[in-house]
Amino acid sequence: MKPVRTRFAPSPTGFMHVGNFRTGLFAWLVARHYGGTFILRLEDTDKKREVEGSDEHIMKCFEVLGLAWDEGIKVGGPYAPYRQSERLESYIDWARILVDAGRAYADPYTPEEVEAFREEAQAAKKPFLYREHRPENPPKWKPGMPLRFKSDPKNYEWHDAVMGDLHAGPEVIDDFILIKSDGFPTYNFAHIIDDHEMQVSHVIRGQEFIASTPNYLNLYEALDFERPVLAAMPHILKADGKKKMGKRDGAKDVLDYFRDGFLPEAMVNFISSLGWNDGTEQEIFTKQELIEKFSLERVQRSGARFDEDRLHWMNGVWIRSLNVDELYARSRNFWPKSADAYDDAYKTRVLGLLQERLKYFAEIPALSAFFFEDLPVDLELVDKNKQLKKYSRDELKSLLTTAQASLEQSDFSAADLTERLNALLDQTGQKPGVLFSIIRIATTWSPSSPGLADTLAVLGKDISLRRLQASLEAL
RNA sequence: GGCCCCGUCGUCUAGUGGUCCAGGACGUCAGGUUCUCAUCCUGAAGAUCAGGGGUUCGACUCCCCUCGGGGUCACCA
Repeated sequence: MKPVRTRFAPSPTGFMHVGNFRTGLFAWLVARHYGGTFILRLEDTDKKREVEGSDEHIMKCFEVLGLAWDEGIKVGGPYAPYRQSERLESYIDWARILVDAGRAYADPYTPEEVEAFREEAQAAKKPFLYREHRPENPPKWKPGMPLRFKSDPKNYEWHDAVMGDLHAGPEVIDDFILIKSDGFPTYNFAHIIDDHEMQVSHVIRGQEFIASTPNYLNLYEALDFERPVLAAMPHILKADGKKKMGKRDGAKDVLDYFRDGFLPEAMVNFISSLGWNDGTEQEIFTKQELIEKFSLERVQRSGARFDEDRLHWMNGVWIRSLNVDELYARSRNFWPKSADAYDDAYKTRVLGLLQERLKYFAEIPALSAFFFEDLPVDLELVDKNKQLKKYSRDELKSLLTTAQASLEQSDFSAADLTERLNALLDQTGQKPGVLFSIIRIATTWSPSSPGLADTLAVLGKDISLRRLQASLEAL
C-alpha cells in the first residue's frame, strides 16, 4: 500500500467554520491512523475573494486544537511551496503538456459570449455545457488567455470511501477552465496537479465536489495520473434548521468556541462525533482513541446538525475530567477583573468549586462573582424564596445571629464548618432548607452557589463574617 | 429544469434479512442525594424506521415508485 498522505486545502477566503474544520480533522485523523503524513496546503488562486489574515486564522485553528501538520504552509516540506499562488510555473508546465497532447485549447470567446451561451441553455432548461460550443480552430494558447480542458465525455463509476459506489454519465463532463486569463489556475486544475506532485493518497473534501468528480476523473486520465482514494464528507447543518433544514452549515467560527473557553479535547471529540462513530456506545473519545478507531468507511452519508447543547455537555465532561491545577492553567484568560486582587491559590480553590457546574470558561465571571466582590443586597432573594418567605425578618435575623455566634468560633475549615452547620440545625430546630438558605443568601447574595460549607471555607472567616454582619443590618 | 447524493426518537446516532413491538447519548420531564445551582444515581416520555408498492417464511435492512431535503450545472473553491 502506498504511503498515506492526506491534505486539507482550504482557500483563504474568511474564517473557518466547524463544517470546514471537520473535513480537516478527518483528513488529519486518517493520516495519523495510518502513520502517514498530513499536509496543510493553501488554495489561494482566486485573488478577488482572498481575505487577508485567513491563512493565519486557518493555522491557528489547527494549532489551538492541537492538530499539527507535517508538511505545508509555514512548516515547509519536500514538495514546497504549499501555497498555490507560488506554484504557478508548475501549472503552466502541465498545461503545456495538455496543449501539446491536444487535450487543452484556448478559449476564444469573451466572457459575455460565454454568458450568452449559458443563458441560452438556461432558457432551454438545459444544463450549460461549454463543449457544445467548442471552437473548431482555437487560437494558439499563450498565458493571458483562458485555457480549457478538451474533455472526453464518458460514463464513470468510482468508489467513494464515504459515499460508496457512485456513478455519472457523460452529460456532466465538460470543457472546464484550466488556467484563467489572469494566469492563475482554477481549483479544478490546480488541486489535481498539486495532489499528484505532492503524492497525496486520499482526497478528502466536502460533498459539494461529488458533482465535479467525473471531470476530475477525466482529467486524471488525460494527464495519466493515478486516481487517489476519494472521500466526500457530508455537510454539517445549522442547529435550528427546523423544517427548512436548508442552508448548509451556518456554524460559527471555530475560534469563537476557543475564545468562549471550550476545551480542545472536547472540540475534537465533538466535531468528530458529527457524522462519525465507532459502532459502539462510547461517546467520549480522547484524541488518541480517535486516531486508533477512526475510519472513513464509518463516516455517515447524511448531514449532521450542530447541536450546541450536546457540545456543552461534552465540554462539561472534559472539564470535570481534568485536575484542578490543569484546569486553572487553562482558564487563566477567563477570570473577571475583580479576581485580579486574589492569588492563584484562592482562584484555584474557587475553580475547584466551579468545576462541576462549568460548561465553558466564559461562564466563570458570572458563576464566581461573589467570591471576589460583595454583591448588592437583593431582598428579593429572601422574599421570593419558597422556604424563607414564610418567616419574618426578625425570625431570620435571629437565625443569622445564632449562626454568627457559632461561626465566630470556627477555624473555617470545610470540616469544621460542616460540623457547626449541622449542630446549628439541632440548636435552632430548623430544616436545612431554611437555615442554610438564609446563611447562603446572606453571605453570597447570589441566586445560586456551590455547597454552603465549601463556599464559606473558600470565602474565609473575615469575608464571611463581615458579610453576615452587613446582611444582619440590611435585613 | 438536467445530473448526483441523502432520509431511524426534537438532536447526534446503533442497526448490512430473523436476537428490534428498534439500542445508546444529548435535551426534556419526574424522583433521590442535608439549602440553591450543578454533579451523580434512578425512572419516564419520545421513532407507525419519510410514504407506497414489491421480493422473501420473514425487511429498518434488498428492488421499484413517490415525497421531502441537499449538492451541482462559474475565468469560486
